Amino acid sequence: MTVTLADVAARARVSPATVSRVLNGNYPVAASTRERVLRAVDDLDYVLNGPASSLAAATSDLVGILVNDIADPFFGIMAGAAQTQIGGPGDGSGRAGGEKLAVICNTGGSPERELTYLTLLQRQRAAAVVLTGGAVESPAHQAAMAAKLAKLADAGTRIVFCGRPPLPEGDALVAALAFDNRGGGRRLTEHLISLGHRRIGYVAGPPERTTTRHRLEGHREALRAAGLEDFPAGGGTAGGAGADGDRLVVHGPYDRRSGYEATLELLRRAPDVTAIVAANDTVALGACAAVRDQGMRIPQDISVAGFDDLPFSVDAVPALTTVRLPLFEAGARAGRLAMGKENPPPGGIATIAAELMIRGSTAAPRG
Amino acid sequence: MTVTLADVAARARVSPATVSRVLNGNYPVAASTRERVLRAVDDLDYVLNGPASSLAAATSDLVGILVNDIADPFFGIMAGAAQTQIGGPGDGSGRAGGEKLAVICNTGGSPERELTYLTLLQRQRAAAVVLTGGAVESPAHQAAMAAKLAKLADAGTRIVFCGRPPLPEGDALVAALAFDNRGGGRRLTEHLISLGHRRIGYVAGPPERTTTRHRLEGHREALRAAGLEDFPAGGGTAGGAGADGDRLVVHGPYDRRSGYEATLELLRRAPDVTAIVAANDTVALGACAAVRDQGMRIPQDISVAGFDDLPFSVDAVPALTTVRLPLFEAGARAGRLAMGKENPPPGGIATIAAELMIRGSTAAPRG
DNA sequence: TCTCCGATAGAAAGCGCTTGCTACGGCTGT
DNA sequence: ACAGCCGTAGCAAGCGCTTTCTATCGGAGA
Repeated sequence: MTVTLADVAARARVSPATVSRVLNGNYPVAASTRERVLRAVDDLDYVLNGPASSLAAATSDLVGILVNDIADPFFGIMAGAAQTQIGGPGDGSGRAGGEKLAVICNTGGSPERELTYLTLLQRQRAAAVVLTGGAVESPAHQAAMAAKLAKLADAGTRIVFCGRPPLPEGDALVAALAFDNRGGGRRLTEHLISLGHRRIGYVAGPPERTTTRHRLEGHREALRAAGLEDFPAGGGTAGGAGADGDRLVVHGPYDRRSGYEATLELLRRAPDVTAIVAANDTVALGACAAVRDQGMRIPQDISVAGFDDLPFSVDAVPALTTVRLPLFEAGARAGRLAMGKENPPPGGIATIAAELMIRGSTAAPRG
Repeated sequence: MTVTLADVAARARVSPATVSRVLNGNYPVAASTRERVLRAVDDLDYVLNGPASSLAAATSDLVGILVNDIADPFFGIMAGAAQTQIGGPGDGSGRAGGEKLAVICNTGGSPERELTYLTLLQRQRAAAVVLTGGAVESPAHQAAMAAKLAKLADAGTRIVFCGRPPLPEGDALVAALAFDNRGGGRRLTEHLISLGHRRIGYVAGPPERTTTRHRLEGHREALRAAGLEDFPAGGGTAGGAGADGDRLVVHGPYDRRSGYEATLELLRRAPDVTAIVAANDTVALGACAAVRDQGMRIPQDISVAGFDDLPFSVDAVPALTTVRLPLFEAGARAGRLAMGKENPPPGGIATIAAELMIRGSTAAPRG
């Protein structure tokens, strides 16, 4: 019923081995033979059996891309960019070669699903895996991830981190592209401080994520440098769990609603804040809505800033001051690394710069 | 080196067949044996070899989700929703059963890539394929798609359309969930007309896409019903190619930039337009920017409307009047259909209603 | 007590492809 | 004219799993 290699071989009057070699193109085959085989493939409308091929060759052409939330353009942009360097044709060669299947796996931010997808990918003998976005910092999960990744790595799967810090014990088994979240966060808050803001609210992401912690650390660095720390207790770098002494920081998920509610909470706790920094642009949009619903104007009454510089941020009114992350470029580079088209950065890890984008949503506080 | 079924069997002192049966759980195995096997699996950290399994069983646990542009939340939301119904655990069962690998494939809107991905999926013997978003209307491509899908279908792959009209020759081999783009477009324009607008510009998507055509047709229906058609030549339903007689319609890609530029063009062509309808919300954002850059206010000087009701639309200033499509619900339903968890709608096709969302970006034209 | 049957477990035959090794011509070198 | 090679093609042995068919064991029914 279904056409197999043997059928093609028969029609082309060659052995199956020859057909296989024509299709994989890594063995000398006479031009005339090749042509005959190719015609047979066409005539029969033959499609290679992937599982059989992967089984025999002990590798597959699957590349997995793990994302926290595919409905969020932050991940969509990176994943799409990575896929341009991996998937199907369009990357030059028509037939053989780069025909990998890039697959995007949506973990929903759940550590368990992350692990499950990794197992599924391991099961498929994936050629590479790209992990995007921040990681969860629970030691148990980190250990499980390290173990899983080590296993994948020595099964020959290439591992690339994109916008994610390398694992603590991260041996040289991965290439990592990390965003400078800390630096970006610092510069953003410095900007606000230089504008004259002294009471700055912060709507943070979920406390257990590296991204949240790094951005928040940058914010605090800037505050500290300006002598503006307002949180009493020790805390410091450690958990980043927003010790309750820190009244100007509210944690929540990376979504609009959290931005809205956290901002209301912030305004209640400290009606004198003159600026609000959001964990990312989506959260910032929610913050803007809350500020407006309270009858205040942006930026005259209160400044608002975001992070990421997603496409819609420039269209907010007023346009959002934010920190630009080169998501597309990073994703594409991660894709290339996954394909082995590009050499890993020295030391296996590269930090990607974040650029401050000053726009209309921030201004000096009312005198 | 890598652990195989046989290793597990040896350790559990049973035959490979038994291990396989325990893992697949569709054959009676004594509880004590099962437990012994499971322990061995654990001890050895065994991971099934997917390709081998798929080869032997002639099916795989891959489900493909094709999208036009994963960086666009329109697709991200649907794909993510579908994946919740398909991927990994979290859907109840811990171990066996629904452990499918949902993979998202980004076609970039290119017909060739769409076909290539389908071939790749066919090669992997995918269990199901979900196609989202509008299709390209070229007859050649339609035919190629129909042929490919037919082949997939009789290889046992389940096919689901989501937000995509069924193929012309679409036999009962697919379940289709189609958005009521025409109806939504019609109601949106009716709303504008009822507000008093008479000169309405339209920034359409790429002419060759079904989505573009349907939305535009809805728009024209409304105009016609109100006696406002302004395009001279016949045209009508056919190509939808924006016959050049139609000066109030400009086509372009579904992105912000196109919205910006097309709006400028529209304003140049017809400075007296009082409203602009965009192909979708992203385009609408660009349109808003253009309107503002021309020194006009929304909605006082000109009304703007979008389509889709993406999450950021409510946060635009003023909030965008648009047509809400239940993307998440549709995606989830498509996922369920792909998994065979839900019965296909009668006739294989269901039309999903679009709801008009009237917000601040539209108002009566200045008297 | 003997036969028959249900419940389990094992043996073994592939699934369709890749690839190391062998085989076969025709050339080149001497 | 003969040995030795290079360039090609074929053989056959798996890759790790699923599944059909068969074997075995312990009762239940007669």
